[in-house]
Amino acid sequence: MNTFSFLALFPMSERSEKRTMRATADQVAREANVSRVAVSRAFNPNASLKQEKRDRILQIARELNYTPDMAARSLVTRRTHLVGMIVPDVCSPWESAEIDALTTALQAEGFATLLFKAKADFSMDPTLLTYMRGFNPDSVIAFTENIEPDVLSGFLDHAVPIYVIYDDAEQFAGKPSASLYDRLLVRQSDGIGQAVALLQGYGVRRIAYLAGKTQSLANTERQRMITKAMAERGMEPPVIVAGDYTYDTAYRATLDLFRIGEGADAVFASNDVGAFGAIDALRHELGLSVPGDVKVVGFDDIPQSHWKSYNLTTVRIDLEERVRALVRLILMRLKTPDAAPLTETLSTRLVVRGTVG
Amino acid sequence: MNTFSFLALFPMSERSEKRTMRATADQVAREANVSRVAVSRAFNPNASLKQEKRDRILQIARELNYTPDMAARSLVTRRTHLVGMIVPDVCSPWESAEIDALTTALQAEGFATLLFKAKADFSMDPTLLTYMRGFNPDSVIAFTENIEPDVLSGFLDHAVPIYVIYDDAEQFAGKPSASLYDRLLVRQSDGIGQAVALLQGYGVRRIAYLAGKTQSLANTERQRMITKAMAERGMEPPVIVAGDYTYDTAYRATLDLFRIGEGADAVFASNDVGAFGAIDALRHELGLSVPGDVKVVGFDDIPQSHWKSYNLTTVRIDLEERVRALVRLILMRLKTPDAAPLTETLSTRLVVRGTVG
DNA sequence: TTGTATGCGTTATCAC
DNA sequence: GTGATAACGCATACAA
Repeated sequence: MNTFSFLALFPMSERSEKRTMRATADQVAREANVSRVAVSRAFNPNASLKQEKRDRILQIARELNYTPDMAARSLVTRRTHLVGMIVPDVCSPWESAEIDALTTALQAEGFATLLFKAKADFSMDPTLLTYMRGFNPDSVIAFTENIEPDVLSGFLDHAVPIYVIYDDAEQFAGKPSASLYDRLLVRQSDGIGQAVALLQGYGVRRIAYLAGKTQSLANTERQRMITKAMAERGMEPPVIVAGDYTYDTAYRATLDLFRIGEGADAVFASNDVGAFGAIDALRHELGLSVPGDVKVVGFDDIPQSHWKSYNLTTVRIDLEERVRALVRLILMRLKTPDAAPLTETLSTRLVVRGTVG
Repeated sequence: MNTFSFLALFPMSERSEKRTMRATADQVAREANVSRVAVSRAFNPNASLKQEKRDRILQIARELNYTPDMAARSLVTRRTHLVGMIVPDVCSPWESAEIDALTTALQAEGFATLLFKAKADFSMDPTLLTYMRGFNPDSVIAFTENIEPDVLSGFLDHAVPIYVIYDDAEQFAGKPSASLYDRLLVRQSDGIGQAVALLQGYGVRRIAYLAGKTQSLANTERQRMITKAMAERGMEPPVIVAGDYTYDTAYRATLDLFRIGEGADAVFASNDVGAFGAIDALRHELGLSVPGDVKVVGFDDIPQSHWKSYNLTTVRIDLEERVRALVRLILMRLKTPDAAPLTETLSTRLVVRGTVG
């Protein structure tokens, strides 16, 4: 798409006369014949200030192109209005969509997103954390799963984790002070149960689970829930195929499964992108029909899943709902740090399209 | 994919004893028996400080979990080490890849990405700019095309734009003070010329250009270059089909082109995602073969383009190269604001896959 | 090489 | 409701 047209810089060079362009509160105060404090109050809705005076100050501020300096403000308020996001792979469809939604929601609440790129292998670079710490984000969202909250908490002062847990809250009771923290419970089993039922309804007996990254908690729980759902329906445990959430790995793994391994009646992928890889391997290299010969189910329901070439039947996680819940938790904890731990719950459901039938 | 596992917050509540956890330069100084300034110097490689002393300070800083406060630092240095990015749609494959690469490259240079979401209709919200201004980013990258650099420059003090221009540098000579600014010249015509030649070689006579957003400069230039390349080869001008870079619009537009309009021998899409929409419409709804009945060419070469369902022949813009050039320009201008304007050039080339043949 | 004094732009505290 | 003053945490100029 190649959309962006230009970049703008702030050289702050000597030639540019700082003080004429960038107005300060003092200048606004002088111009409006009020104290510097009055200007500060004018920009703080809660502060008491005569309405007429506030209006005049705001008007003059606009004329002088004045904006309060967040850095200076944060120095004294101890609030940066920055939310750090640590992401290993911004390009991934699900993650980029989540970044998008989170940024939109947080921006509406007055927070800006501070984006950091983590190593591709999901290892948490201590340097990165130190670097980020310098910016003092009010909150941090980590898109990685192989780091224990306690590790991050140790690096970031006063960090209070929000656990994202899956399906079975009790399972996580053993975690250190688990119940002390806020939690987002994702009921993956809801959609997974529907998917397994649908597959069985179409005569599927052997399901292969195309796994995601092994460190991923979401992945191991998906696998567990699929196995459970199948057992409840009297089916044999799924064949587990190693994967890492990427298209290319899914493609090759599917090839191996059907050429070297014993194949399957259906492939349940740990995410949609993996499902795409499986579908393409089945159709374009193995010469099999989807859903005729093999059924495929994905997980996430990213926008690409409705593209006609795939038209994927998948377990949907409602992104908007998920982000709303997360932002609710963040803001709650930010505003009332001492409130009792809260648990938000998120359901999933099967979206039936064309890869099962 | 649903990867992230938890969030960490900084409540900064009263109960948390700020001063014990968050070490300050003074505390490190006291602990190391040096002055506060020495600590500052220890963290600034250029400052002169006895090596042994620096090591000791750094060691103690590590023990105390001390990191310099960027906000306080920026207050005096006038440098925030923040690069603002204004993006209308983070989920778009090309843009998310570009954000990823830019963030990685800038992070290596000590800059953090400050992400802002613009309105979907690409209109530049003045509130957003004011909001962003408060954070004083050292540089701003805008992923929108319908805003004149001068507008943004007016909002942000001392903003010096970097124009991204296309194919024909002279064409932009008329812009206000165009030659005063740094520029990235993208030679779209290179890859476009190759694509048109290939299409003609396979007997294509009528090409439809599936346009992108009309405000997009890249789009209008692509259209112009395709028309030019076709004229040079004695071909009739392309049929112009309206689009907006999205899959759904491309899908419907292709349907209209072949059902209501007169069809075409080939569809040249303004981006890869649009090409996917065209391919799916042709194959799955119009019952046509690609490349048998209709050839399709895209633009960008996003990762999805090699997915077997599409296997798209496309004009590649080297993302890494593009980002390197941009970062080079940014850093150059940041370090030496008064240097002479620079122009970086970027070529494009055709990647031949399976949708032409 | 090192330390002292000053200032960056803002808000919180306390008077009035 | 309003204004003076003191922080916030750091880097810079200058003096030693």
